[in-house]
Amino acid sequence: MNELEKRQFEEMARISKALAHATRLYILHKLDEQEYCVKELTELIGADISTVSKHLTILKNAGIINDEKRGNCVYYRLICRCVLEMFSCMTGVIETNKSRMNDL
Amino acid sequence: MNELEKRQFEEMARISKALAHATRLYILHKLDEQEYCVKELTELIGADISTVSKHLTILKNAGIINDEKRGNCVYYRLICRCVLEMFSCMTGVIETNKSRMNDL
DNA sequence: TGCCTATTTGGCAAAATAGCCAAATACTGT
DNA sequence: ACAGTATTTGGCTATTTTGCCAAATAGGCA
Repeated sequence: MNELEKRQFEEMARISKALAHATRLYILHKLDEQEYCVKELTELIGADISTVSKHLTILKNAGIINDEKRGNCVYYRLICRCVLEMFSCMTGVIETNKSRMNDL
Repeated sequence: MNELEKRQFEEMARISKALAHATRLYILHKLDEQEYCVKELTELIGADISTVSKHLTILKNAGIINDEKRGNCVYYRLICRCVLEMFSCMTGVIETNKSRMNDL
């Protein structure tokens, strides 16, 4: 792994780390439907609002979502729906596993 | 997030957590070319062999790679190339970020 | 201004992850 | 059986991540 590769894979790891949490995947899933503010997501998730805010900050810093303040609220949105392709990739892995299980 | 959703997103998180490391992404990248044994990957990566072995175990437990013992060595292989679609997804996010940066 | 709601930040403790070393295990060839 | 190579496992410390609470910040409205 040379220096260039190292930088490239670390940059990709920044993205994949941001995705490495069930709550954050769920947030992306919801944001695919429509934008939501922190309060609304908090109710959907059922965790402390500060926890949700921190999850959102992680996704934002990874460049996956962005936010817009309107009045009292901060609304979050997907920047690029390409993240969601990863959902089908993950589902693909899971399904492959299940069918392998059945083969045993 | 109801119970079913919770289980689904936690299962996906199992996969995404396995990908959330530069070294493991690099391993997958190499395994896409050909199979490699632990020793060979260790040399490519430049870490302790026990560290590499543990990374491989994580990927294996996530159902992303499998192994085959031949003689003295254990060879690892991708189970399903669908993981690699995630590379292009991540690259997509990175590129989107870069062009957003340029727009500022 | 003062109060209310929404959000972020700081701080902390618990849990999870990473990476090394040393020891254990497994296979090869003598 | 023994020596040598490859791999995994156990144990340890250091680092990172998580999630809560409390406090700080910001906007809306009376």
